[in-house]
Amino acid sequence: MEYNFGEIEPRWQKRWREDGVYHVSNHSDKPHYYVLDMFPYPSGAGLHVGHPLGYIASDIYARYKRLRGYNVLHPMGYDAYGLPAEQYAIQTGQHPAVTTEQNIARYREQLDKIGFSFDWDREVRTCDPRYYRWTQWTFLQLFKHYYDNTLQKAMPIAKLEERFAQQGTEGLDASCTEPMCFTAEEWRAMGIAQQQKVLMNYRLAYLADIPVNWCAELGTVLANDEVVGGLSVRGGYPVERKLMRQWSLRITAYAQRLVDGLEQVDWTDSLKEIQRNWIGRSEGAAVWFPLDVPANENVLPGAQAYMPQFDPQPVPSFEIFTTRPDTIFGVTFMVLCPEHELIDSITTDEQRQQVQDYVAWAKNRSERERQAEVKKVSGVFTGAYAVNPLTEERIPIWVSDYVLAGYGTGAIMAVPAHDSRDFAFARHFNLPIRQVVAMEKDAVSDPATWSESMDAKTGYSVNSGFVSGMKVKDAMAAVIDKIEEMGIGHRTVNYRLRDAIFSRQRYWGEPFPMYYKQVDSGEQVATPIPEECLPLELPEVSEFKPTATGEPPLGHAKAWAWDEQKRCVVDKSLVDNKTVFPLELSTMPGFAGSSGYYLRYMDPLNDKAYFSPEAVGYWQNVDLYVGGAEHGTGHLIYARFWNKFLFDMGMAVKEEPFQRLINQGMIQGRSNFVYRSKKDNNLFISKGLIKDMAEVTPIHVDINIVNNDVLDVERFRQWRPEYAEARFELEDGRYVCGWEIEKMSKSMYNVQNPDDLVARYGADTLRLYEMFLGPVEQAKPWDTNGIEGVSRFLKKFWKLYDGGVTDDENKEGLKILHQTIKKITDDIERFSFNTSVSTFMICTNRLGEMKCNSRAVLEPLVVLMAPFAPHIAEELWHQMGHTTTVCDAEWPVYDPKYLVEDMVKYPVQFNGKMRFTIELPADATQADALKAVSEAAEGRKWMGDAQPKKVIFVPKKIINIVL
RNA sequence: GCUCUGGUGGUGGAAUGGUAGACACGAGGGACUUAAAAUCCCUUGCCCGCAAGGGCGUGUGGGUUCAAGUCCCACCCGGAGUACCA
Repeated sequence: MEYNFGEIEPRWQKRWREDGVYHVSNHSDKPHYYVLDMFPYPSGAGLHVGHPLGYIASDIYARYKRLRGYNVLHPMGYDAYGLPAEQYAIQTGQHPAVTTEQNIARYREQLDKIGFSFDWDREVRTCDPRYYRWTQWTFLQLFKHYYDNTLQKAMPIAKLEERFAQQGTEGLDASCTEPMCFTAEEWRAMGIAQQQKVLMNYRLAYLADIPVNWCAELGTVLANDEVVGGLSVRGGYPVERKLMRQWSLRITAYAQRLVDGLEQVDWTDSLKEIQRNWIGRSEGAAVWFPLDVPANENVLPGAQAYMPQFDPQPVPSFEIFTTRPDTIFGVTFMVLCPEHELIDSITTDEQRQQVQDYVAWAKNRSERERQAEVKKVSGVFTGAYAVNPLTEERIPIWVSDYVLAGYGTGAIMAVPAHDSRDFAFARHFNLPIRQVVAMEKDAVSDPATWSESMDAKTGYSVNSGFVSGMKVKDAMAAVIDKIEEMGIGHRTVNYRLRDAIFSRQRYWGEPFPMYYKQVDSGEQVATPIPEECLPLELPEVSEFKPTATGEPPLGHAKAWAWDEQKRCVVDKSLVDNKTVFPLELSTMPGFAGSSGYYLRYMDPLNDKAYFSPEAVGYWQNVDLYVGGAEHGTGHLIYARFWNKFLFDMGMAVKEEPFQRLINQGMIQGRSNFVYRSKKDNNLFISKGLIKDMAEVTPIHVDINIVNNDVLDVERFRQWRPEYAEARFELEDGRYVCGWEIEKMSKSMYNVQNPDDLVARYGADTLRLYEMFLGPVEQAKPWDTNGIEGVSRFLKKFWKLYDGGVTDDENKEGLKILHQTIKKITDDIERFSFNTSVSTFMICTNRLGEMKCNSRAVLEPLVVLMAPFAPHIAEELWHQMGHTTTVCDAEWPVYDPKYLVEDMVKYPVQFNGKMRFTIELPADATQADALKAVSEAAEGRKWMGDAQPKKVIFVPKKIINIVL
């Protein structure tokens, strides 16, 4: 019988679905294992061959774990909220829910054809109210909690209120936006609105004014990459930097735990490194520099905020952050960021105009421009001076935008000799440069002769008072100790990580379950709707664009106000600010829904809770997560934060959500080209015949009409009617195309759709081929040139079973089988699926050669194949007389008795060769080695008549024998 | 700039420090066939040689080792992340 995948595959897919073969229960005596894929955004283009790569790998692993006796959770769903559907809606008026539904249906159809073992009963969609109810719920919990740095834990905001009422901010160490200081009496004296404002400063989800790129013409906030030269990329409208009220998540509160948690997870070093860099922890010191102002002038706006709390002496000063406290003797100037609030009060009258001009200029510069002109040095002197607390020198204070407002305190001590940016600034403005670190204690030179600064944290301190001669590391510690002793600073840690802006002026996202309640003072207070009223469903709107007044699209919704008494959404016209209030108009960003979806899969139908304690108690966390590394600084940070918060709440049972993580590499496109002669527009020259590339124009050609780089000329004529009459200069009767690796995209005609390949070769071939392409983690171009080989292999594999199986003994076959079991098992654990496929090919060829049809060999082999090629395995399993599914078979166990035993220490290489090592005494000779080999050979029946082909003898008691 | 990755035939890629190039594609030759497709067999890193055989080979240069694609040092090239983060 022929191997007819077209008949076998749909038949088994149907059976599996009808019998619920992949349904997973939360109750089992078996050990649990959770294999998760990053769920896709269902785009209009459908799946291309890059998407299933990771899904196939994880499916193999999930099936393997199941065969090894685990209860495996392997779910799938859709990240269904997102921009493309909304943009499509703006253009066509088609509701995003409709497009999303269609795209999901298409994705599902494509996924089903590949034969995955997903439990579709657990599907989640982020746009489903039954799901986003819990996204909103989590947001409310974030709103209702603050982060206690002493306990290193999120705590209910009610505890904070209690504390304020009893002792004010006394002894409080909590994450906040602005440091605050007040007494219990002051707290009690505040009005409701004022108290809420204070609490907002501590909440983990908070509303704050944040600078954004605002484009009035487009009526929306733009990301930095959507703005060039102060104009919007689309339309070229002016963009301004504007402070806007935005919801943010205080993810920075978790910065240290996000760093620490990386120690506990089994991720690649490179991904951990990406996260560490993103969080950007740096240790250093905060130091207060006093201002050099007349003694009586101690009231300076801006300066007060920087007074050391523990220093009663009323000297106006400001705080800087440095990672190099050891270089404090080399400070020759100070720099404030243009946004610094001290600038106004310290600038001298002579400098005032210049400073104001500079600040205004810097303010109007877009983030983009600023980043593009990093090399250009700019700045201005304020006329004011600070005092170096250790040397008591007067130091000029400058303003420059190379100091960023968002990092540290927005002020630095500049040490031009040992910081390249300070160095460039000093050179540009002719400021002094003083060496305070040298590679050797006496290696001091004139910095005027330097071409660059010495930034390395190695060597010795020089010209540095009491730390001179110390190693840099010791000097750092000594300076910090001194500063702490003097009460003018302390050790501290800074992070590069910023809080996550959580508002989007978009329609197609989760609505915030918040309304704006007017209090007696007339101020609006952000107020959560009651938890039991969730979900707050996304309202219908007349238009998906922003409103004429610049409100987000939800401004078009009629029914979008909250009635406190009826506890429901009512028409906007009923807003009276007494019992009916306006609802929030922004929606949540894409990462909101994807931050906790893995937990919902554990208990997807629960309508009482996000997930039950029993479900999470059973599954714990994700054992294996497969997805792209491009999410390293986005989703994977947010999800870890989300999980840690739920852990603090006592809901998640593991602090880290994803124990092991595999990054599948991107599949790039492989474009094909034809070459048109520049002299003759109707002449195409085969690649090998081109003498000079300058004579031809390469033109993209659809990869679907090219086979192994050979062009199907007839189909080309049909595809491009304008070339119907074109002539082709052929080599060996064929037109050979050129190729190049590019992004997979429609415009380059290099998109490969998996359905076409499934129709042509079958799902099992596609699965094996995607694995055979190369290591899962590696980025690689898609290329169908080798798929024939895999297809041929499956036909041969089928043929092994074609005559039926017998109960014959086959010692040689068992040997091959057990080699295969060992290799495949090792490969799967290492996620090395490309070598697994090779192993199957070798095994099949060898069993085919010996015409092995022994059941004892062929039956376990089918089980080995089941994770990789489930359809053909299932079919053969049943043909061998089984009535249960191969998914519930038992993974065969490697038995070394069929290979090498006792004194012989393997590895055995499975290439039709064997190599093993025999240990000999240290003083053994070549003759001893040969003797040992023949003894070993004699004692081994499994060696048969084989004689060693080559014996490599080396001193030190080891010989290698090659058979 | 910094961090992380990788560099092996015509191609994709194999090699717990132990025969480098498994397996597959492509290419060349052959069998079967009226013919083609399909299938099967042989050859295929480079150089010298009719051959047996010999020499050279994992980006470059050093080193450790009986033995290095693999470990160490320096450099060159590609890919990714990040970027006035003090």
